[in-house]
Amino acid sequence: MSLMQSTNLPRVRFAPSPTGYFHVGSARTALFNWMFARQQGGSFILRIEDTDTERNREEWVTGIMDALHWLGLDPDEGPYRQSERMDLYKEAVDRLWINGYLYACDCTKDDLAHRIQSKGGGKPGYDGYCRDRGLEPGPGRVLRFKVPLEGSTIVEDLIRGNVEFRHDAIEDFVVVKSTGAPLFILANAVDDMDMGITHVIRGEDLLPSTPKGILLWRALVDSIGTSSATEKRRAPLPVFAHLPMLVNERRQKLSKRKDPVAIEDYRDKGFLAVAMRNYLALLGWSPKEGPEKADMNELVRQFRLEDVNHSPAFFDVKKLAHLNGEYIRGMSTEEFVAEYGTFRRRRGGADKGSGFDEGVFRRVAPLVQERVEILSEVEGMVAFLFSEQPPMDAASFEKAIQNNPNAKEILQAAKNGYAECPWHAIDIREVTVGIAEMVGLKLAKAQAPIRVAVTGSTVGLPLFESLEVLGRERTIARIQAALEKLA
RNA sequence: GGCCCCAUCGUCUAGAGGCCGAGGACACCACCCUCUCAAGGUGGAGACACGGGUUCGAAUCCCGUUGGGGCUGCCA
Repeated sequence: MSLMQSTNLPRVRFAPSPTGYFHVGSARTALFNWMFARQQGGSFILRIEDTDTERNREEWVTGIMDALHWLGLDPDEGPYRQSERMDLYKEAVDRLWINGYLYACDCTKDDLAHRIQSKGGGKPGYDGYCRDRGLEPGPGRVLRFKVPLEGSTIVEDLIRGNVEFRHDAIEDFVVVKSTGAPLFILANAVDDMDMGITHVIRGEDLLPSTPKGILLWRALVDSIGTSSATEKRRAPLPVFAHLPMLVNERRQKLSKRKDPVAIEDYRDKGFLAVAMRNYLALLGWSPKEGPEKADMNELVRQFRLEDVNHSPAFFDVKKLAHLNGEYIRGMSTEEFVAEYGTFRRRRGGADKGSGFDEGVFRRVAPLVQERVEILSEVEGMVAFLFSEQPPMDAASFEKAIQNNPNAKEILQAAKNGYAECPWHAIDIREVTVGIAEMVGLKLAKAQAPIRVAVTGSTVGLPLFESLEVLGRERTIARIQAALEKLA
């Protein structure tokens, strides 16, 4: 066994159950599997756990593939679909049955509830009623695993150490539904063995089911018997590593209903894949050397499963956003323009006749880059460039123009001054500085009415560069419009 | 209820007995820079849950308490 492990490269699998969106927790699990595989030179395998027919939808699988691709975590193998491997599970079940590891059970939920109640409460879980009834398998009957009455199973976890589970606390769990369909716990073990999985890296929520998986694994190995598949006979148990959960501000497992968990939503809000990946790597782990913002090669180099934390981590969008901003600022203008372009197209905003012009955008892009954290903030910042009149913020207009005693004089002077000066930011600035002196205000104060008249808001990109890009005509027209509105 | 996991600043973490009068990052506050807003720079506030041990010495090891979380489906 040690020989097998030392000569074979690690094989890890990411085994999501399709749900229609890609959960950030799943993304983190996929990432840690991927990082481990990359670092060890092993294989990262994608397996779709869709034994439950409710979860068997092709577009959901596509969604998983797309999300993984976006994150740069393309699998080396797969996707394998459990729904296409039913024969394998049937065969395994037959072997387990023949070797006496299973028994049929026709108890209903009500039966069990009544028995437990008449016994005066007690522990939940199946009570083993059918264990020795000798029922044959058939419609309406599930197949349960005979958990040993005594002893215990120890889960050797790379992150948590040894965790012991007493057998008397493990119920005889169902392995095959009454419809004949296998349950995930069974398919999981069969597949891990069949695929030669060496390391099972997954969420901590799966830890309690792990002893069941181990029991099943051993029974499976034993059931192969003397007939064939000698290479599988000694199939070594994979190494387990249970990752800490991702939680919300209330310290609870991230839930679909209450928390923003869909990776696709983050993507559509303008979070970059590199930032998301980097941030996810920091949840439950961190590089010992160097900054937290690091490229994947560096993170992979330093990654150690043994160093993963034990405690749950809060998914902090603020920190994600900050990291995202750092990545945005770190891009070249060309990269940023391209990135924003694909973002707009994905959003379907490219066609709206919004007047968006990439050439114009490119000119202000460096200024924008420094001021946004996520791509969705860009639009509001540059909107004034792509419409006839700026989207006017009422509060800004009131404050900087309506209720500003100097506004009329400043706007008037600007209208005149801008009509004649050379149209470059520095020249426009110079004229504006002159206006400030004239009215006896600091430039900061004096520029406000102009900014609002032209861009529609008191806050925004540097004004003079904005005016240069906007153009003389439109600038003056807007100032004129503001003057008229003021009158 | 039962079983299991976890416990360092508000948050993510560094820390594997003395290097810790606990370091970094996000957020927060102040100042500097500045045409607004940012970015950037400087500084600040801010944590070893509690109680027992072990030890010359504990954030680091052990036990307990408390607190939080997960699982407890013919879902995964």
